[in-house]
Amino acid sequence: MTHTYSATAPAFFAATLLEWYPRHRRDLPWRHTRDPYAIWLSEVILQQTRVKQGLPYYLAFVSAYPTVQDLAAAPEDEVLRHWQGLGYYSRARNMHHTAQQVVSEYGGQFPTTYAGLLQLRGVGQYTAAAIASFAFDEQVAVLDGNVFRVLARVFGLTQDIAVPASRKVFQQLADTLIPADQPAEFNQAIMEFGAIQCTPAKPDCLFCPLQSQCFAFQHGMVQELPVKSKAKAARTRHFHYLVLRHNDTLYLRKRGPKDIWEGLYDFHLQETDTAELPPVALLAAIEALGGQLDTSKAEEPVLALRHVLSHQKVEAKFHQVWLREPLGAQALAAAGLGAFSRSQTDDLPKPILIANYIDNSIR
DNA sequence: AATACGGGGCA
DNA sequence: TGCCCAGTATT
Repeated sequence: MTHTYSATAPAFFAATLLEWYPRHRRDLPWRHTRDPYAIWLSEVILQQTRVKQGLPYYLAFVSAYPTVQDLAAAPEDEVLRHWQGLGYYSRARNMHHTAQQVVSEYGGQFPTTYAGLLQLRGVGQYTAAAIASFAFDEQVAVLDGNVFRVLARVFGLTQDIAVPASRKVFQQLADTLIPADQPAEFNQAIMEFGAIQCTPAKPDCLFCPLQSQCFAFQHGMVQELPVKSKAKAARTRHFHYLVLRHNDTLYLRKRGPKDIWEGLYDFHLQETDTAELPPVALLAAIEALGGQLDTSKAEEPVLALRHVLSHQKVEAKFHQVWLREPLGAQALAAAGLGAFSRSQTDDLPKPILIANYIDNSIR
């Protein structure tokens, strides 16, 4: 036997959260609607994203695309441009795909059940449970980072939350806790409680209504729970961007699948294993594109920028080069490059690294 | 069962 | 720096 304690009664747990929630809830726009479209939008945006960061994006999307038909009809580049800076761009591409599917195959109506919602691309267990409960009052418990933390602490669950198999234990517990008469309120309450009371670093245990019932607090394990194993270290990649210019023209390409930033635009890229690029490589690349250096222009300094992602560190060097003549259509097609005026690049969806570079170094 | 996939905020 | 965030899809 590891420990002896009387588990917090489900009814007490739910009642406490439901009493706490209306007194502490933040006023957020998606809490004023039962429109599954708006709720879906907010939930996809908020995946792995703090409310503070996601809120302006939610407002922008609702404004640009008031209905699922509007979103479905939008070009992908435009959707990605609205998403720029939010990260995990597959969310935006999946969202766009799902909007088109809802319009073409579901008659513009979202599925109304957890199981039905789960069929949609980009909608996993968390999001399906959120929409099913918030929009349709289905009794299905959400499990997000907040819920994992609250349950681990209050009930003393020591399973590693980074391991997928642990989910089962948390889900079973959550399913016993969620009340049949107020599933939406309960789901909102437990997440909000995790977000502002039972926070990761410095939870407000002193004024916590569950304090007397909380396993972690009673056993001095608040800092130890939840148990979460560490992620693998990020690998480093070396990017050499060739920033080709001619008059007001810039050449960019749309990034493909199986790598970071799919669907976003960046420059002609050479990737190397080490930080250094053989000096001739640059000239060779320009020549391969049929380009000629404009020797009357001063050489631009190489700018180095570092960009950190969750699984990669990108060390990027930007080599800016002026051309004597514009690049030919054939060479552009072969290299997957497109010609854009400086102002046109504003409308292209770009990784933050590239957007920052253009803002600061291209005038 | 692991791993990839962004970017920002905070101590 | 390291950790976390209203996770999901792919391998």
